[in-house]
Amino acid sequence: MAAPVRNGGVDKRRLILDAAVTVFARKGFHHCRVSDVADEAGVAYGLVYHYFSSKEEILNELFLERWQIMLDAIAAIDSRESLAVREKLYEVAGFIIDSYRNQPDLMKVIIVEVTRAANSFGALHLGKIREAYGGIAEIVEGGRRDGELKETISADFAAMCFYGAIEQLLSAWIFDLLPQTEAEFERAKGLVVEAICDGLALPVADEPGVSG
Amino acid sequence: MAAPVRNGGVDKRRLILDAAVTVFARKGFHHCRVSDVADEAGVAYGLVYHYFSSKEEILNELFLERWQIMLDAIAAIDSRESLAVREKLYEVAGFIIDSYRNQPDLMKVIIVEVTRAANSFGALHLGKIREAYGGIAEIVEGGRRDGELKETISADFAAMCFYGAIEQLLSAWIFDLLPQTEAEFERAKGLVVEAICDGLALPVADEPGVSG
DNA sequence: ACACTCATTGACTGACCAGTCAATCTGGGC
DNA sequence: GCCCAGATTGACTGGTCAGTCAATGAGTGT
Repeated sequence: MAAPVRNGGVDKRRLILDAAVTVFARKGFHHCRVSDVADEAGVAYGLVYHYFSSKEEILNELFLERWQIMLDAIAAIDSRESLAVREKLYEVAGFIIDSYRNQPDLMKVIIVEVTRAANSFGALHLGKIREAYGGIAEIVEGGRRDGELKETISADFAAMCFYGAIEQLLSAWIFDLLPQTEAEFERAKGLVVEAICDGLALPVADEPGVSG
Repeated sequence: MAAPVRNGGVDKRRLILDAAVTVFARKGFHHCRVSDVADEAGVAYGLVYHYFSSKEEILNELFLERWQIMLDAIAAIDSRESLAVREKLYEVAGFIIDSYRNQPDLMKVIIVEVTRAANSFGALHLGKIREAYGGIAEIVEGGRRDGELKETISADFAAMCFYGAIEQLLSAWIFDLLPQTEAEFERAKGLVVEAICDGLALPVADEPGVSG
């Protein structure tokens, strides 16, 4: 169970996982060879198969490891009863955006190779992805119970819109369609929540605010 | 230019494209062989290379063909000046959703293999995808000019949320996370517009509606 | 110092498959 | 009937690469 660190304190398995992130992010999962990963890790080809049964298992591992952290985070956020729905959603958006900020390569791999390619792989991933939907839907559901959100849009549908907006945001960063600065990251957290909670329409005002 | 229909009125090129849609949708672009496409089309292996220079060119063709139709549709919708923003957005959502309803395999291939995998391929696709963003942003921009939408969220960001919600919706159908019935398709058109325009939050009421 | 276990190595194999090409067919023009 | 252009065929090739494996190294217990 514990990492088999016989070497000078170096966990080769971890080394391989990290190298895989770099290589998968750079060349794409399908367009890189296992030898690329081994080279990047500074490790012999065969060692990759000592720790993993296949190339795909490396990707699975990366995904499951990180995704579980996110699922736990979402659950933890939902359980903080002092938070209003908007605040919970802000925390979720913030967590995901910060994940990208701190580990852009890893998130790129997860989004591009797993989340956005869920057909290629087994139901394993789809189930996990569905769990994320579900976690967000729970938060929305709570907001409806507390009378903070309206009932015309189902929690599932709302969760889908929210998650979709965030995934699109990350994709736009990944594909360099949007600028990636610290300020943009922070601003995006608030914007995505505002867009989803309040919408794009102008609030109806009593006085038609036309001046000068 | 014109289809070279020497055969008994059968355009083999079209036949191959249609077969590719079926096969790509069923097994995924990366997991199918060119021979699968040829077999599905009832055509010899080599003929595929008579009409297309590579497997990837088939995918390009499918994408560009369909995507251009959508770009044109978005532009056409935007130019209908009698429509309010919400109506324009409804039309756009409707167009995309109907595309999926009428040609689910083709849309699945485009979304899963191209749109959601834009890294693997050239800037060609990214440019086209960006154009779609831009078209929607134009519509939003118009809405802001007419005082129908607020200014706190940029048109680009708004377009991203809108497009993201729709793509997530299609993905959910594609991966069977949501039921696919005629009624659901119709309902989704309105819901996605409501979610994006009005948001999830309850409209603020003067009386704090606490009863019971 | 010996034996045992597990880590590590990298050359090799077997399968797969995109793309080629020379041969054959087909139908129209003359 | 003959010729040509383009359509059609499918066996073959060349390269790629995931995964195997037999050999070697390195740490640990006795």
